[in-house]
Amino acid sequence: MTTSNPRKRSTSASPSPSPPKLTAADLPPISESEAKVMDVLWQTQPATAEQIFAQLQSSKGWHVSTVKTLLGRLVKKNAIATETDGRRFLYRSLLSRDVYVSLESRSLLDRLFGGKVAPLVSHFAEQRKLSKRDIAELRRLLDELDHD
Amino acid sequence: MTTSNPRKRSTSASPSPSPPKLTAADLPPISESEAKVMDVLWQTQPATAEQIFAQLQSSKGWHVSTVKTLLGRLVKKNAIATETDGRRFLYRSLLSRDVYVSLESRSLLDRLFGGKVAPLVSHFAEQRKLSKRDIAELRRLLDELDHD
DNA sequence: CACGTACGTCTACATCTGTAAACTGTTGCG
DNA sequence: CGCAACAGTTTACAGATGTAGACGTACGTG
Repeated sequence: MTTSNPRKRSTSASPSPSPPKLTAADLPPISESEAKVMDVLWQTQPATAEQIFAQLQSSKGWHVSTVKTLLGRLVKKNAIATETDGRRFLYRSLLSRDVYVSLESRSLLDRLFGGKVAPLVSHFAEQRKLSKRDIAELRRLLDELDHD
Repeated sequence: MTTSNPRKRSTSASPSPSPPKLTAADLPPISESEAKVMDVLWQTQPATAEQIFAQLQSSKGWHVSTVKTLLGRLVKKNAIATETDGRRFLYRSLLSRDVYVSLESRSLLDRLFGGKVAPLVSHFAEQRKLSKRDIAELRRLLDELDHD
């Protein structure tokens, strides 16, 4: 590694007093499959592996083991936490969907649109992926923003 | 594979007569590093490995071999093609940046915003990632769209 | 109290990614 | 004409990912 390197791990201890629900900005990347698990969790906050499995079983056809592995990896990545509920675990997300979405969106924006939102929207416009309702919605949004 | 499975490979021979510049919609996924190579290519269409390397060397600090490997993989993935230029190769992209951007954007949109653009923009708005210029730009865009 | 059962963990394994060294064939130069 | 330089191809290898079976352990039950 000579010059620059993305996805670096900042091992330095941040002296800031933020111990609670880590809003982590650079935690290990969540893979796509893992994200699917997070999706379930985000919908049904504390959930048992069984419940999560049920969801993914029907939507993705995954085996129980698969789900458990993913849960394990997510725990290791600090994206979710477990609280004991008798004999089983209750999984709860530490990484909020909002933060995740932000990270992913920001990443795409930076990688493909020079970090600017307008070009992104422009792109969708060119692709004719914007319906009239989309346009109306967007205009409403912009108006709202002006009121701030 | 029981139920659904994204990213499937359509090995079936398509009887359609589209041999030129494949606008391929489901070619093997391009990795992030590979995308960096594509970036260079998209800027400087036909380029030698040496030229590409030069770019990536300064921006990413990669070794020549690394770049060559990436080029090789991209060729294998049919994302780029080579045309012989004397002793060396000239690499040219088959996958256009536009198509790539579309695929990536669409993917994000579907994965995180239910396929709707408005929520995406809304998200950026909430994150206060929209500058006044962004907003103005967007409004201009919307106006343009109305004129169609 | 022995056991099956339920649930989490460990192990497995093929493929993909990031990175790069080793190898090979070709060609220009001395 | 032989060899160094060059450019593409192979091989390498660790870590991530997708997927899942094997294993270990605690617990309720007969």
